[in-house]
Amino acid sequence: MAKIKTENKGTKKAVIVQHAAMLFKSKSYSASSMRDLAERVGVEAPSLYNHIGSKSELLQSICFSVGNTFINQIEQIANSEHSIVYKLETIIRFHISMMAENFDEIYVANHEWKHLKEPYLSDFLNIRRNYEKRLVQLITAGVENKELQPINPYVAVLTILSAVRGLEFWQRNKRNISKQELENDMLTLLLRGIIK
Amino acid sequence: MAKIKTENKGTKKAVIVQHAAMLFKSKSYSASSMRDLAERVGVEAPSLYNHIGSKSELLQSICFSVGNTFINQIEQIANSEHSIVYKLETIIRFHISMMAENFDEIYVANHEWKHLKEPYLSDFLNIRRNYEKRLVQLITAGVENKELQPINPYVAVLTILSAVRGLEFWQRNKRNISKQELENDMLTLLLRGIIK
DNA sequence: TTTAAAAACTAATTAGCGTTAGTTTTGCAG
DNA sequence: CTGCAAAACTAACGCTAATTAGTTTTTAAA
Repeated sequence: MAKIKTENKGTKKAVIVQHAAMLFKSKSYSASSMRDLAERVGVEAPSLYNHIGSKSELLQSICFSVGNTFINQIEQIANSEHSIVYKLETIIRFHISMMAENFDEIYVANHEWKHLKEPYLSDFLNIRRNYEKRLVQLITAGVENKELQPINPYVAVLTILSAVRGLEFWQRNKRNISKQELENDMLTLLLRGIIK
Repeated sequence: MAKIKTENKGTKKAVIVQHAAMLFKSKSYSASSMRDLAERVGVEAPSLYNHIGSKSELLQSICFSVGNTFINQIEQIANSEHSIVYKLETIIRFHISMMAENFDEIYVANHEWKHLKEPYLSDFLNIRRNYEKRLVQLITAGVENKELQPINPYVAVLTILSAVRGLEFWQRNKRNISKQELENDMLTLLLRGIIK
């Protein structure tokens, strides 16, 4: 069968990981077989092992790539000099952009991390907790300086993160709503509420 | 091994379904084996088949039980005579209560419906679409009569449904936040926004 | 054109899966 | 107590999984 086609500068492992993300998204990690993946890549299953170590290594690559991207972004914005509301808005916009441009990997990181093996499972959960903690700090600061309403910061974080995760649904209806409209409406809803 | 213990009035199938919901939640449907389930129920795997038809029938029971519960509730509230805001508030409170009291089944219905087989998969998706449609109608009516801000109703529905789904996280931190506080904060956030 | 590494292939191993068949045990109605 | 249906058991079947071993083909530099 044909060789694995690599894009410019991309390693063959990267090609496999990208296909794995699509596959795991559509069938879930456990229900996806290496034979499924091989077929998508255009190769026999054992050939994959010339480029990767194991099935679970694929999941690790996906989850940590996503996790690190978000951690880097929030560190950068948290250390900047802006109002809390502006920072929140920037973070929400970043989530929306990532959802639009790296949907498969984000979906898998959000839904399939459970199947990571130790110690990767614990590492991943630490990254998540860390991210949530930074968001809580941000909102706590906003409540204290009266930029934000006096609500429980943990509830606010949970609600915002869940709302942006819900953009999964949007992916299926991309044609109906533009990214611009979506960003504006979601920011209105989360920041200013639905009641006039 | 011992017989399956049934609570008052519960069938043995119901006991198995409840254990299946807990198992599927913690390990996902595909990664759960009938031997895992049997162990939790306290019986050998083949004995389960005296009470159920198949593994996928368990998933069907869980998904449709949850789906029908929500459809019934929204029909009831939609046909009542209240303001749109009151109806929305009632629906959100219902989601929070369900999340508190039937967490395992809701989690499985939300995350594992993909593994339903046809025609159940299509039936389930129809129920979901129907529910979303009714919510969109409600919000559209609210925008028209000026109770709500002029945002895209589909985005609002998507955001609200995602936010209540995010209560999964709350389940792990029940001790930190009371249901009462959670309800109030989440309603504030979704209906009135985070900005003071 | 030779050669050696990279990367494909086929074949096979080991393990676990859902489920069925056939048999034994349990518990209640008579 | 007896008998019969319900529900448990053990054993096994047919599949499919991830992965390994061993071999051949491809690629590209010398």
